[in-house]
Amino acid sequence: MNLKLQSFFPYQLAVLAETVSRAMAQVYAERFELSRDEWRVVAALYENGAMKTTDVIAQTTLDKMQVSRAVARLEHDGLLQRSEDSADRRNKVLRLLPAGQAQVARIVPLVQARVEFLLEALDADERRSLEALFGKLQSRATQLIRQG
Amino acid sequence: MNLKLQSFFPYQLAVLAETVSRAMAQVYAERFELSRDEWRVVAALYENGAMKTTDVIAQTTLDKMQVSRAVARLEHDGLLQRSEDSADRRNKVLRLLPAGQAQVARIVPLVQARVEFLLEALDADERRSLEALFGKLQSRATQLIRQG
DNA sequence: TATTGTTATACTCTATAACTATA
DNA sequence: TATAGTTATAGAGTATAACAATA
Repeated sequence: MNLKLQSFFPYQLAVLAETVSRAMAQVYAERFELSRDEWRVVAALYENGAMKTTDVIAQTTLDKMQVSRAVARLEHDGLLQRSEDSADRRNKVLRLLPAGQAQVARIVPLVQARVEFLLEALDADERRSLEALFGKLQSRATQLIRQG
Repeated sequence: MNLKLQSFFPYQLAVLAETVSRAMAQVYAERFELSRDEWRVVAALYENGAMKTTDVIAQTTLDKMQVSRAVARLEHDGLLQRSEDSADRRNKVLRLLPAGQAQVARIVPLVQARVEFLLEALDADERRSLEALFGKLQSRATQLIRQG
C-alpha cells in the first residue's frame, strides 16, 4: 500500500465523493437554493409520500437536528407541510405541498441526467460491480467506526 | 434510474466516503489531534520530503488558505518548519521536523491497517476494477463541474 | 501586473446537550 | 422514565476577498 495521497484509497474516495457531490449541488443548490439536507428531505418525501420525521431520519443519514432545521426552512418556504400524527402526538408527519412537488419534479430530471452522464462511463457489468464493491466497503467501514 | 436515496449513486457514494473518512479520522484526529487538512499536509510532506506550499496545494486538493492555516498550526506545534526559497522569495518551503516525522510514523501504520481491513473485502481483480472505476467517474464528475 | 502566501470576515455546518411535549 | 422533536450554543470548517511582499 502507498501513502502517496493520489493513490491512497480513502483520499481518492473523498475527492471523488466531493466532486460528485458538488456536481449535484450545482443543480439543487445553485439553481434551486436548497441545502444538501433540504434536498435529501424533499427527495425522500417525493419518493415516499408523507413520512414521519423519524422515518426521514432513518432514510437520509441525517440526525434529528438536521432534519428539524431543514424542515423548518422548507415549511417557511411553503414547500412542505408539517402535521401531527393522531396515533402518537409526539410525531410530526411531513408531506410535500404542491409547490414542493413541483420544485422536486423540476430538479429530478436534471439530477438524473447528471448521474446518467457519470454512469455512462461504465458498462452494465461495471455498474453491477460498482454497486457490489460499495456494499462490501460500506459494511467494513461501518464495522471500523463501531470498533472505534 | 431510481431516486430512492438508498439506491441513488451520489448518495451511496457520499455515505461511503463519509463513513470511510470518519474511520480514518478516528486515528489521526481522535488519537493524534490533527485536522483533516493538517493530516493531508503532513502526509504529503512525509511522502515527498520538503515541498513548496504551491506543490502541497497541487497534491492535496486543499486551497492556499487551508494550507496556510494548517501549516501555521503545525509550525506552532513544532511539527514542521517553514523557510524561504532563495530562488523565489515569495515561496515558502515546508519540511517536517523530527517531531513531525515521528508523529506521522506513528499514524501511518494505524491508518494503513484500517485501509487494509477495508480492502480485504476485495480480491485483487476487484481492487483493480475499483481503481479503474474511480478513475472514470472522477474524470466525468470533473467534467460536469467544469460545465457548471 | 501577476503570483505567493497571510489575514479578515461572514457564513454555514457540526456536535452536544438542555429543553418541551407526549407516552 | 423514555421518546420525538425543538432550541441554544460553541466550535469547526468554508468562501470570498482584501492585503503585503515579491516577481
